[in-house]
Amino acid sequence: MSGTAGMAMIASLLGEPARANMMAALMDGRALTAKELAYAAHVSAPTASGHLAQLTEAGLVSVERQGRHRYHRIAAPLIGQMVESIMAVASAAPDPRRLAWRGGEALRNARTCYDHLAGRLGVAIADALAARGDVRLAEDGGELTPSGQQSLGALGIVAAPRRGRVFCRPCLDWSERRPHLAGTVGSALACRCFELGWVTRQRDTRALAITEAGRTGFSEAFGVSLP
Amino acid sequence: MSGTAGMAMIASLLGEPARANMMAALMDGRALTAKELAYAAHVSAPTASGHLAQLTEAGLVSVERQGRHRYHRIAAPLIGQMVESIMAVASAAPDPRRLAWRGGEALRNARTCYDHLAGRLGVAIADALAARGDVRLAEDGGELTPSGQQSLGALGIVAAPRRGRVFCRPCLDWSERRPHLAGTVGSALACRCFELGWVTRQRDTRALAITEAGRTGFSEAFGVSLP
DNA sequence: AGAACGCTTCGGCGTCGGCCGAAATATCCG
DNA sequence: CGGATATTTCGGCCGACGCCGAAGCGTTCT
Repeated sequence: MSGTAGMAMIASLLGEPARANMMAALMDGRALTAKELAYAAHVSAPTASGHLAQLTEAGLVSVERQGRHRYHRIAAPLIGQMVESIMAVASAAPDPRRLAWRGGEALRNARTCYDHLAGRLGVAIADALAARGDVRLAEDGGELTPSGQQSLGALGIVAAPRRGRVFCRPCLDWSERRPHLAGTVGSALACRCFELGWVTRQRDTRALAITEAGRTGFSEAFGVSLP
Repeated sequence: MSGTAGMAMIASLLGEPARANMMAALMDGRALTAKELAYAAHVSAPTASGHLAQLTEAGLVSVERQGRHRYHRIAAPLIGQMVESIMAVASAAPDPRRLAWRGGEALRNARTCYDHLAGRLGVAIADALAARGDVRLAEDGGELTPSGQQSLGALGIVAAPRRGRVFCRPCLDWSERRPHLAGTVGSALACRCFELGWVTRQRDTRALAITEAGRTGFSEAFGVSLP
């Protein structure tokens, strides 16, 4: 088997709409049950089970048994980055159909990307942090400045470097086509926003709802105002 | 069409061994004819033509007519990065079959990756440059230091920042599992190595042969010695 | 224990898409 | 203008794979 055969195998797993839906649903970093994934992929439970077996065997998702539930999650950050890179290409592709979306507006506004904030909200926050010198984001890397540590610390965000995870990096937002904040810092920021009740998850979608508190909070903390 | 459908479409294109082979063959940044790609993919010319039409329509490859030849190349760096990220996952996947390779040894030793050097050679050079402080490579970005500019300049390498291209970044090597040098700097370095005759391309593969001059040159310039 | 629930396996159906050879176009060369 | 080469189109074959319902297995709840 040559290297390209491995590539084809991985890509073909993601090349099936049902499996692509599942991976996309897992991109927010949560662990989901087979049934939830079946629903997300619009297929029956048996079909989903078969797909999950394939994804698991290939090492793209890992499962964790808890009683009669089986929780599935993306197996490694590298996998998430791959999915993200494919989405970036897909959204940039000259396919006219991509313009017509079901529920795309909510997703474009605010959503999770693996475990950080994306969409207009994510990009706006990244812009705000960059503008005031709290982070420096290049196309290919980033860093959290001392002033940024202070600013985020004031919000109760402690981003400690972790082994095996990039600390601070840009992630190309597939809807906005501009970077938002990823890595440990992005994850900690998103996590804190959930804690503060600024954003809440919604059923069956990665779209996020910005709460009243969130509107106030994002405006005061970052000068960001979104619907 | 939701975002995931776009992902599935792109991924399914790469999920077919023939097309994956073609994309992999194009990963060295060269432009190849349909016939060459047919050979690389081990399919007949008609089959290759069909695949190329799909890849082109999806915007993954761009074609350039020159007389009776049609040169195909990867349409954008973003595409190359996507392919690279899939390869990285594929090579990390727990698939026992990946261990048995046809001609893998040569590829592992030295090859091109899009338009820069990869494999043991690429990683060793990146290590050497990093060790002497010529470049700084983080997991998520990199920079060329003044001393690096001088070192590379002495070899006749002028890496000028270019719009729309990352200047200096690490690229996860899918065989070594460690970063090699990419971006404008990596490209200029590879280009100069070809000019100096230190490495030569080989037919029908992305593997590179290190010449006698190359052995001397790499050893003197970077302290790197490879077969 | 019995029922409910989550998940997987099995069997069969249907379709999608890759593959090739032959023939049709297009382009270059002499 | 022929002949050679590169590439595409066409037609038909066939295997691979996704999909579902029904049934089987294991866990939890009452």
